Amino acid sequence: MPSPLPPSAYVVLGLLGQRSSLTPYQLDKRIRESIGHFWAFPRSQLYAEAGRLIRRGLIAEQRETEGRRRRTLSLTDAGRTELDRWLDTPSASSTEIHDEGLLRLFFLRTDGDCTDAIVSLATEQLEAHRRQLAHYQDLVAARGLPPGSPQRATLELGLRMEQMFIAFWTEAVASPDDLPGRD
Amino acid sequence: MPSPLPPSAYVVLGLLGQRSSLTPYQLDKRIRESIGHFWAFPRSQLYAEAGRLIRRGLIAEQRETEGRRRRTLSLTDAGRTELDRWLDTPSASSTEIHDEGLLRLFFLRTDGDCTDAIVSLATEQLEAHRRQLAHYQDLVAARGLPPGSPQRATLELGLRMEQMFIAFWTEAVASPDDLPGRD
DNA sequence: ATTGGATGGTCTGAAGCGTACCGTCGGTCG
DNA sequence: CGACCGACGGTACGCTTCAGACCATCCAAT
Repeated sequence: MPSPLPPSAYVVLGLLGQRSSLTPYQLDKRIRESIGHFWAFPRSQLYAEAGRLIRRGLIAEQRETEGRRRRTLSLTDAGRTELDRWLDTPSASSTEIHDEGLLRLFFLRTDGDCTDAIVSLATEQLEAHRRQLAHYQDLVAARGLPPGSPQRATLELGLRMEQMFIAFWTEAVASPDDLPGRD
Repeated sequence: MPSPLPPSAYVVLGLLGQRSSLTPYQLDKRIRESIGHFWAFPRSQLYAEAGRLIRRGLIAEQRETEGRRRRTLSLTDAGRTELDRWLDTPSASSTEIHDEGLLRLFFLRTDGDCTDAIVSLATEQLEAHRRQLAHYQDLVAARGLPPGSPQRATLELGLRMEQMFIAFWTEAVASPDDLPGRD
């Protein structure tokens, strides 16, 4: 392991670990339908990451020469080793939560009456998070994700996250002069 | 508003909106002690962002010519306008949650017994989140953040976030064969 | 036969981010 | 007093991240 790999590298390795061989396009699709909900990995990045991993010898590429010139990726032994190593190495970095609504709340002027502003922010955020919650619920219902699978659990965390945001903003709407956090 | 500004731009504008004039260094300090807990804005980025905002005419810089050559930043009228506009524009982007532990969970092989792996991941994550929770609690206690202020509310969301993660990983430790999400 | 959508890939420019590095200032301790 | 140390204040560089536009292929339905 030359230098610690960025998260997107492990996304590629991880997905290849699940099904032996995939094209970057398929990686993209799978990601958009799963972890992509909380952590965006743009398509172009996957192609770039694949290139880097090939150079490091962690994945192998088999490429069509004609037609669509598909790149089919698969783990090498070194890649499998690195993936396994990562999977049971305690993570160094802490959780990042990027939420623009939260940022706006933080910067709302506290002096005088920003009450209206807080109520309208909270109302808007509430609606957005309710929509997202409904979307996750649809996903759970639509796909036959086996209960207890990591994939299902990940989605479950998304559900909880949304429920938490909803609770937070609900309290903010209810008592804008006394925002969540009395104690 | 030429093109939509990135979040870091609003962080700079927002902080300057709170106290009329600050150096990038002071921005950095304030951020590290508040929103920096969930959303890292590295120091170098603040200097870069300040440069961009000056070029756009949203902030003004007054610079010492000798000694430490401090850059003192303040909002221009255009900057104040842009900040106010942003503060009551519904946010377009959705919440991003970057958590390496979650990523690892997602990629744990579901076949056979990954039970041990899940338990050790969950245990490790539990400890990390408990530590972070304790840290937030210290902050609330230490600082005299007025209850009901947006700053306090933001920290409160951090507390809830950690509590939610703790609940999630606790369940994972308790029943690794049946991860959170039975229903 | 055309057209349009799903598939598959590339490129570019800007922003994000870590980290190492360099200078200045104010104290304090020998 | 003066050397030093830690807080201040800023810069530079290199990589990663990311959005978006762009291009080409295949297939199926009209």
